[in-house]
Amino acid sequence: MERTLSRDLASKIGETVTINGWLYKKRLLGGLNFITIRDRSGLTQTIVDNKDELEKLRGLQIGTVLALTGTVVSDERAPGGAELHDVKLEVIVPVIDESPIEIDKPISHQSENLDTLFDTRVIGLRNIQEANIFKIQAGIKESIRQYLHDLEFVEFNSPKLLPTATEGGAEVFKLDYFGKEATLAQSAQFYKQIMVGVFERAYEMNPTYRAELSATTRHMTEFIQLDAEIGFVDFQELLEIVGGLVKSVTTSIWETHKIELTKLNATPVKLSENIPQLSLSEIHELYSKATGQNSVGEKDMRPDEEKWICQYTKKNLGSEAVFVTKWPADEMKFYHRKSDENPEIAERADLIFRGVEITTISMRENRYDVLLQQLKEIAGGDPNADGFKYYLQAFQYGLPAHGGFGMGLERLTQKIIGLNNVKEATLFPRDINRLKP
RNA sequence: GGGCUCGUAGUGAAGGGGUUAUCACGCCUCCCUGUCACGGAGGAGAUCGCCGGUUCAAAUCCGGUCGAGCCCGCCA
Repeated sequence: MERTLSRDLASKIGETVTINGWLYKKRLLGGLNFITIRDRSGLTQTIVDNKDELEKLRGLQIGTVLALTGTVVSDERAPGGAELHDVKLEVIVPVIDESPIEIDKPISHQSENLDTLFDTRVIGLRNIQEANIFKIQAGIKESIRQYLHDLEFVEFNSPKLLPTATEGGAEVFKLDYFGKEATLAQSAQFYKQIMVGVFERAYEMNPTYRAELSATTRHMTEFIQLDAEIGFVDFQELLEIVGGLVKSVTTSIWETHKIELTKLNATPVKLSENIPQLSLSEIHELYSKATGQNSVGEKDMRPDEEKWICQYTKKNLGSEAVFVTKWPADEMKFYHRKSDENPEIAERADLIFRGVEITTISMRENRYDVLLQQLKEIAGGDPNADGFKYYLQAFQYGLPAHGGFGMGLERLTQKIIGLNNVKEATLFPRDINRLKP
């Protein structure tokens, strides 16, 4: 018999249908037995009153794959207003081993229990709340693509196996590549700039690898990064595009995934018409004055400061996100562009959202000779090395003023939902201690 | 990498030198016709992370080790 999905049950009152899915919950009351089955569209409650049918489930555990055939009955006592009666039950894949984790109720996300959460991930993801996190994440990706597509960005995929080259900053993973040394891409930086020469506006969303010994709630060794790059822009236009992206995504995800977000106790995102821009030194002053801590003169923001400034802008400027601008040029990467007006400042901004840095934005140095000089002076790089040579060709043969940004997908998901640890927004997290499952 | 904290049935927790290690969920058996964190009765399941020390006696105290979490540095 043709398969019916859980969500379509209420529209088939009186019909005989078959639901295929996983055994989710047994509530056996004796003469009246509720069997809940899960499929991709949700849950269906069925009533098995025939003893022989019920006996087929003896010894079978949550996760057993079933086909349940019965009559759809309208009943306001049933979740969703409809349920299956007079059920015939067929066991398709029996499961006899007890589940390592209960999945019919929310799984503990206490930080002390995250290890169990991830160890049992294969099964735990079947929990509807867990799956909702990743439905939302998929919706966020879709929304990002929609926004960028509307602005005529073209999606590409760049290689993650690279010749050795350090762009400065993050540590890279090295690996043996048929006797040569290769590295795993720590960003799509060079390729997205190269693609400006091809598409003008280009982006990718792909895994990114960082060999940093960071053990925090916001770091992983592998994560998904949105890498976007835009030609023929100036710094303010770039910030408008990023601001528009965050506003568009946080708005549309609440339109498309309101049920999932509400069940996860997420709160709608509050952003002002234009996302506020505050300079790093302004923030240091505000923070130092308000908290008594002294961060004035520091070249980066403290994690606590990132949390504080978002509370400040939410309260005073009506925005849970803020652009941090005017970063010191002596801390910049070699491909960043210095401000024309003030060479002490790099044309860079970080977007802090709900207390965590989710994006770094910068204008790139597109003048070939200046870039060569910065490569040598800042990164100590050899322009003839394979890792830089081909990147530089893009400039040698003409790149316009351009800039771009990198945005961590898991951090964005984490903050939209309100999870404590970025790993909770990651299917199978990879960090300094975890390489499985 | 530095600092702090924590390892007790499958899961989540309580206990904190003394003879049978406590509770909840899950699992097994039975009862139950409107459950939806169903309810009730009974049962199985833990050499208290591992190694060593102190002690008449260690899950408990001490040392080491392994594992985990949080914070910092760094970043998405």
